[in-house]
Amino acid sequence: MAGKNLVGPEADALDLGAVFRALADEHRRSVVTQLAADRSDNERGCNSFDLPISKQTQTHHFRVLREAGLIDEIDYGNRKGIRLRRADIEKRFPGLLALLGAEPPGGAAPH
Amino acid sequence: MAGKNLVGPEADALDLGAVFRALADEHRRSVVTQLAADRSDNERGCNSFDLPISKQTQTHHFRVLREAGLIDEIDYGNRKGIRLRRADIEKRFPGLLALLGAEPPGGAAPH
DNA sequence: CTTCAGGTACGATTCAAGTCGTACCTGAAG
DNA sequence: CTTCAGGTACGACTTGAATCGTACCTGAAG
Repeated sequence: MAGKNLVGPEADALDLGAVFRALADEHRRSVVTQLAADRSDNERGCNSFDLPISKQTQTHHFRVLREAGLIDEIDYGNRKGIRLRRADIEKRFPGLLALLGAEPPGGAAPH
Repeated sequence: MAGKNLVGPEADALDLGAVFRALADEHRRSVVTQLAADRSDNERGCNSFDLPISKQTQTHHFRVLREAGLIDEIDYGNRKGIRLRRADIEKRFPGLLALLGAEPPGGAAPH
């Protein structure tokens, strides 16, 4: 069966503040960067991101990303799919996703 | 006399996380948006932004923007100048400043 | 010198966010 | 049915960020 698509904001309602807030966290930015790097935009399982945090925290981060309008979460009951809302993001904030690749791997300077 | 330029990070050391964190705050985003809207990039006094917050909090926000590498602060002792680091930002994160104008005045949807 | 406005330093407060522990739900496989 | 892994709900803890109050510094104008 298809799975229910948990709802986020409409494309026109994307808020730049919420988007920046979502992308300010390193773990969430890592997720979006990985999603943006795959131009085929395949749905991915949420275990495919190798996040060094607990399940509950991952649930939290994916929810923030969805509520910011950056991803769709597809609920299969005991499993969840993640898909980047590339078209909506590019329509509202063209060039934003390209910025995520501009960061050197491992961050800029050691803090 | 010239005034001392309070130091921020080098252009190559701009950190995307710090930039997103800086722009996540509505007051700081307002400052950068106003600066980005003026293509002449004139130095501005820090009272010219009409921020509805106290002096101390303004000092805090300008410091965050400077440490993120988004602005220069020029110290005249009892007065301070603000200048957008447009060239550095565009070099490192091309298109970022253009995104700030993409938000409808007053925010997207009433929360 | 004194006065005064612009700005900073430091501390306190308040609130949001990231994290995890415990318990529970969901669907698939035995 | 039971078992089990993936995921969520709720609460608690902790840290960081935004804000302001008080006090102090800086330079210009009397």
